[in-house]
Amino acid sequence: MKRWTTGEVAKQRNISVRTLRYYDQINLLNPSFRDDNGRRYYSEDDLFQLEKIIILKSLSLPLEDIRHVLEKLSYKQVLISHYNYLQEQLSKLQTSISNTASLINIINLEESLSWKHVSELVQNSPTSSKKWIEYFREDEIAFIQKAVPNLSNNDEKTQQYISLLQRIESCIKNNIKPESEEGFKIATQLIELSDESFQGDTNLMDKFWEIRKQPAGETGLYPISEEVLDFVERCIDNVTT
Amino acid sequence: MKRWTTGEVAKQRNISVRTLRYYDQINLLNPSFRDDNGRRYYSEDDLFQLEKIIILKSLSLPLEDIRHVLEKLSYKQVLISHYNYLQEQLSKLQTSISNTASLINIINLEESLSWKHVSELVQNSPTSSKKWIEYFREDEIAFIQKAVPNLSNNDEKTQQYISLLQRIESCIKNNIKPESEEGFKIATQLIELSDESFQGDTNLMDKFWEIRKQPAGETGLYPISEEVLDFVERCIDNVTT
DNA sequence: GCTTGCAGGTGACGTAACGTTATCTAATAT
DNA sequence: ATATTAGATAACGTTACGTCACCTGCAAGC
Repeated sequence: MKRWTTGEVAKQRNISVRTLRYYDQINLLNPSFRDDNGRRYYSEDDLFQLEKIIILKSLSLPLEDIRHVLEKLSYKQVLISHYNYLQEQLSKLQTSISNTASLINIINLEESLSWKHVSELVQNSPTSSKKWIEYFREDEIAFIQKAVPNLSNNDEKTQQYISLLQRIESCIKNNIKPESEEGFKIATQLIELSDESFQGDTNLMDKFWEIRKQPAGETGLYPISEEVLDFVERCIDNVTT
Repeated sequence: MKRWTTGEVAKQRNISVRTLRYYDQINLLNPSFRDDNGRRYYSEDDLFQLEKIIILKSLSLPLEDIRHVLEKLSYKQVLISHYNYLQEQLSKLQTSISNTASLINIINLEESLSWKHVSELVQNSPTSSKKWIEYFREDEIAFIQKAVPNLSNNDEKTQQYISLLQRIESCIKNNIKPESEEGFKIATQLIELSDESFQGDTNLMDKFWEIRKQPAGETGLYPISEEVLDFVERCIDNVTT
């Protein structure tokens, strides 16, 4: 009967020698043989057991629960409650991801963290209750949530909106007019993006932009300054007329 | 200037007193005042700092990184690499969830863990390479992956398929024929389910069932025994003719 | 005056699953 | 004879607190 040392098993199953020794220590997997020098030797059965452990680890199951499953101690219950636990983790993680994306996008827009804006936008905070929702019908809300970028996303469109906002801010800072060359470019790109987002539904688009112009406190949306909104309006007017 | 004790802050911000003491200990948030007895008193500024910490915690950001962000030490880089880290966690978690669902469904089908089936189905294992994919066109694959239940899901349809399989096994065990009352019920439910899954595309449905009949080793799908497949065919024949 | 209770405090240990030293030993290769 | 390799043990470090055990100061009730 063939036997394998720790190093061999580790290489073969792509885990560390330390891990094998640890599993021995907590009696999750004791090698069948030990020689006089204390060296561990794993049998074929041991390897099979290890494979089960590795499969169960791929469920992110804690070692203690793995032991229960292997010993067939109410393993169905263990797995079901583990499944529920994982679902909880998933929703936490999704919140973390969207909050992180929001923060990164805000930083891109502000160059330094404005905690007022952050706490308004991060879900966690009590002030963020997505008030803009009140202005739309249910089907419109579903559409906007899917199609229109939002700071908690990290997709291409969101990044394009952010870059346009940055360019506008830069124009304002450097006193470049909305009627200039750059203003023209910004307007055309903005129109294109907006068209893509709303997929041609100009009614909805107009409605959204109207609401966008209201004070941020009323809508719960990321605050865009008067100046920027003004710039947008003027450069778009300039292109469409 | 109002000051708050640990207990008051803890209640107000819904964290534990221990947490506040810990943040003091690691110098993440030191209260501005300490009285002669060592009691901590938090100022308004301290509370604001705490709010920032709580927001950053909602990103699942480690405390050490929170410190960096608060001290403005390359916070943008920190957040971006954290975002990438979270995305990795997300994909791991999703694997764990689908593997866990597979295991639970297999247990429901087998009453005791058959490690052969498990290791065939859990992604991690090298044998599972989704060979059934080879039999279909790309659009068909996309459709099947969305609409047709798969052991790594936990939706209603999957559960219904599993319960039907269990009923069939029970019929076979108890020598109940496919032409019986129960066989008739099973067949009608199976047809209904199948119709829902394939949304009326009977061509694709037939193709899928043909492939389902092949040995599991060829397809990489969960193995359904000859007996069960035979039962299915006979009871459906009985209903449709 | 004494007890009781409460709200605060300081250690110190426990957690999960190993990674990472540091140090030792036995066997093999040069 | 010596250098390298592969094995072993022991012990600390990691994260963000929870959970004791034990101590203090202060107010209320007896």
